[in-house]
Amino acid sequence: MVVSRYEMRCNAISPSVMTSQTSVPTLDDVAKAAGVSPATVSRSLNNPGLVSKNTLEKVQSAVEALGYAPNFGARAMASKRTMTIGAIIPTMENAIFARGIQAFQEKLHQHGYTLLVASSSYDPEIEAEQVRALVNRGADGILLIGYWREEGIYDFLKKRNIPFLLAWAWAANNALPAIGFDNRASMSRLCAKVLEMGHRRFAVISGIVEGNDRAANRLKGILEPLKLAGVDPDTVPIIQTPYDIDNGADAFETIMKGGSDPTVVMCGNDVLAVGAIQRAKEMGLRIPEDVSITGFDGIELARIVTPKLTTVDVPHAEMGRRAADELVRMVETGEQGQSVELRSTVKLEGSLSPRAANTPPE
Amino acid sequence: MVVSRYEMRCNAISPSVMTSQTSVPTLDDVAKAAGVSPATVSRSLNNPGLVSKNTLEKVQSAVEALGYAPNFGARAMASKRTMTIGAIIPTMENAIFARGIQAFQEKLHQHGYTLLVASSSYDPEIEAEQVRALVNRGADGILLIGYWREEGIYDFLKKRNIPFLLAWAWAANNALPAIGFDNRASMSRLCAKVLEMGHRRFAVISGIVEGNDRAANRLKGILEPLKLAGVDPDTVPIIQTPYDIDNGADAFETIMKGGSDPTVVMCGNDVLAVGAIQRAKEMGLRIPEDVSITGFDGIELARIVTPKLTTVDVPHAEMGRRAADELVRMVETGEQGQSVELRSTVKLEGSLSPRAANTPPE
DNA sequence: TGACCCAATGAAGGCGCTTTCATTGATTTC
DNA sequence: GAAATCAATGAAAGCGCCTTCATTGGGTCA
Repeated sequence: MVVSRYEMRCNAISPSVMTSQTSVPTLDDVAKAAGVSPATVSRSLNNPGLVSKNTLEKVQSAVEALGYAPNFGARAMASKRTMTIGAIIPTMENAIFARGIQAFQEKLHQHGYTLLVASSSYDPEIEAEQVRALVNRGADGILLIGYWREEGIYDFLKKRNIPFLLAWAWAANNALPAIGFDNRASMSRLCAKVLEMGHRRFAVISGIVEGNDRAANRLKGILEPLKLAGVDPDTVPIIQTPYDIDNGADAFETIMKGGSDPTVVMCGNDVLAVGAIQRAKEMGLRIPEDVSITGFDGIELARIVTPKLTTVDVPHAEMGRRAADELVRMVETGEQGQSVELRSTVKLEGSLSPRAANTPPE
Repeated sequence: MVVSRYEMRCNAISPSVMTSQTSVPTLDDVAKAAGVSPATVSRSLNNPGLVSKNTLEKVQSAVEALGYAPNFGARAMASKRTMTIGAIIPTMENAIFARGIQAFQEKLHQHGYTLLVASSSYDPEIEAEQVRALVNRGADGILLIGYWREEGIYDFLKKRNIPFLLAWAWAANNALPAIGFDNRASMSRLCAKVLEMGHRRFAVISGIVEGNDRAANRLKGILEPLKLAGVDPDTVPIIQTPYDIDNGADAFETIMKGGSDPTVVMCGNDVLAVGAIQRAKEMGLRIPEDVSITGFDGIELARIVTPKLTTVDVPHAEMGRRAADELVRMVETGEQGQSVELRSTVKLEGSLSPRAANTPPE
């Protein structure tokens, strides 16, 4: 942290005159400049061990002098490798994947790989298209979010022999390599806490379950424990809506006006939950006195809202790093991917309180 | 919004057996399958107008049958175009750029371009490296954030004749094409409001100004009006710290314990401001009664915190869309980029109140 | 009907790089 | 001291696609 008074450079940058279109230096140019063959230049760059010290220096200074940088397309075509990993995430708009992907990319960078990110807007067709685009761009490996998608995508990847890894989800007994957490079990642990606190009148604001295993499993993770606790799932109002603050708010209002008078609204993720809290305030409802609210993900928003959101904390950064390590390993060794289950933790905060504080016993 | 009870498919996907490594179909394969020359296939794909209807159909069904997709590297090498735009943003970790980049990419997609995003962690050297990486990958155009960077980057881009556009900043009298807003003027407008409200004891939590024109100009945008209003900038505590909630919190605490007893803390962006609000609460200070806080950016966080953050709203999505349109235009016409200044709006919320409510007059 | 033009297609070169194979001295081995 | 080995380098063949140039077989025009 820098403490300073008012002082700063103001190096306005003047646009230099358009330089004439000198052609981009190629490996052959470097070879000529260094007085060696193109093959030797290539080796100097990719396998310096095979080149004599003397030659290496000549090449290096030629590279410097010309400002040479290898052409990616040509290299990819000739070597069949791109040092590129592709990732397709459902959205970049909210923070759900931001931290994990950032960590993923940093780790990848350490391994010498470049990350290409594409987003699918939760649309399976766009996702399929993006997978193809990334593969055609020569991605050496692909990171995908969750399990459910067109079977064709998996076939395509396997046929092309492109290693892929799933993240943000983990399920026992699923052979696809995944690094993530058990959405169902995690949500169940949270739900158990809520039940422990005496809540019996539930409502749920879920993400869209269709085509989204994480959302589906989180919903299951709520409804199963309820059933076991003797709460009939069919009496629980459930709204499915895309992950977005305003949708969470609208869903909350719909539920609260629906007459079921829940003591707790469990949300499929933090974004929805934060929306719910906002709307609750606007409606003059007190959280958690009038109704408790829970989330899932443990993003920054959760600790910013008032009251702080009870949620399930997920180790996003660790997940990103481990996914990077594993995917690189798969790419470089050609071995099968190993699944890893990461632990999530229920984080109790002010948005959830024992039912006693909510409503008088019936 | 979908309202439903407990019902969901659970299509667990069984991993099919590893398919044997059939080689990837090439354009030549398609040509043979369709009984035409490779040139005709190429034309069918890129210039269908030059091919007879009959031939076109044969080619298309061959493409379908083989599941052919053109190899990106080969295409790039032969055609010198990639339909790819690169963007380098300082960070993906917080929401500052998320919405704008998302809009940028959606618009790009409409134009048929793919976006490659890289992040620099606010490090000029990494940024330079990323620019080179994207250019070597054949990016047809580059989006950069703000004005300040190594002169060499601009030279490189101009020498390579790669169109580039700046965003998230706009400054009069700067010839570099930029689509954004005037950080200094915007902040000055906010500062004027604060002065109007009677505040005279200021403190500032700024982003790191070194190498960051947006941060520098925002700081200027605070200090200049202060000077005009007779407040000596040298008496204003200023802390520079990287954009991060916790840094904002720490800086706030440092300032409040510094003895200058400010009535308002103006922050370089919303992330810092939200951190400040959080810490204020932890310290038992009331916002805005004990001290007012302002931000900049208008990200989601700003409307989630309690009280809501007074900030400068920036049209992120519009900026992203217009940048996409302009950059594509530059790429396709080869014309010079046009700068556009977008309007930001000061958004007054609960985190700022007239000074009367803060402290008794001196 | 002959000279021309045009639409449709094929042949072939080349984009910039990697990699196998061959070559050349120099060094080692028996 | 001759044979075998090895390190260092060069020559050349692609990788998959686009694009220029050439070719063909109708139509068009006078």
